[in-house]
Amino acid sequence: MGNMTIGRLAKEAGVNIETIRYYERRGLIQRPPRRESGYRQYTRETLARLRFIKRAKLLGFSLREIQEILSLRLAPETTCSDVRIRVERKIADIDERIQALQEMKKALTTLARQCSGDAPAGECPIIEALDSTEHEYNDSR
Amino acid sequence: MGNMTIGRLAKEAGVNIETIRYYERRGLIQRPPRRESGYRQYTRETLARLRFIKRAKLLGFSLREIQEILSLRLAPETTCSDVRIRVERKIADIDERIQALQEMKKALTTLARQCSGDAPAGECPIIEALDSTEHEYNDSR
DNA sequence: CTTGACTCCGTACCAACGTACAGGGTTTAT
DNA sequence: ATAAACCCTGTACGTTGGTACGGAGTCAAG
Repeated sequence: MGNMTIGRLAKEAGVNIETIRYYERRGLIQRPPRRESGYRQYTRETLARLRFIKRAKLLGFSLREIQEILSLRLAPETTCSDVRIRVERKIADIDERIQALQEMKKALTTLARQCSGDAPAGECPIIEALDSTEHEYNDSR
Repeated sequence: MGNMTIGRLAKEAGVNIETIRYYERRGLIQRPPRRESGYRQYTRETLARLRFIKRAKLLGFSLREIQEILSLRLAPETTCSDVRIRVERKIADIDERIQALQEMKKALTTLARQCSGDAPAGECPIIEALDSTEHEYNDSR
């Protein structure tokens, strides 16, 4: 169980084989030792790392950010707060995106309310609103 | 003012020249008539369309979706509700994204709270939370 | 020993939305 | 008339996160 081929590892981690090789190329996982034949030999350490990556991705981190976080723990100088800073930055990031989406939603909702649904598309108030030169709805940014 | 070169149009619309040609390739704007020299000749109609596209993009529509909406008004059969359906679909879409982001945020906030900031990164509870879930995958094969 | 499943490498391709050349020709201002 | 500024086409590049393919070698089971 300590020794896995790439196919086994992929299955365990629930990712594609190609993804593993891609992560290797990107430096997210180390190059594993090889057999005589050239086959990659993995241990569960790599499995743990793949799961780490998967979770971090679910939390909204990009591969680059994950790479940064992973390298943080190799540097003995870094403290937990170095990590926390990144997490907080990401939270702020997410907040901004939520904000932008909420503004979009508001504008769209306003548009949708103006539309009875009966008019031919040529006179659709939605289309007319998008057409008009004035910025009557919130499109800051 | 009815006649514009591509450069002028780009300036008026606040987009890149290349973007206009790209939209032409994608079919978002029609191929304009040309001068003898081959130069594209635009009218304000195209300017209005570029502004339409810009606004729709700000509201979260993809170019493909914008293309769909634009072609809707050419079909005389379509009514306003065909347009509204798209707007409502987009609202639902945005809602989902907001939802996902809020879940991310919640998880990250929980993580950040667990972190004093003093520990070395090697013992960071954030990293540990992402990392060690060895218990989750007891070998079942 | 043969067959099928697995792995190797390198490269190309996907979506989405453009941007940036290169190597020409044209228009405009001085 | 000449130079600056503009436009043309076609193609390649950039991002992010992978996926797919081709042609070859390797491993395990029957």
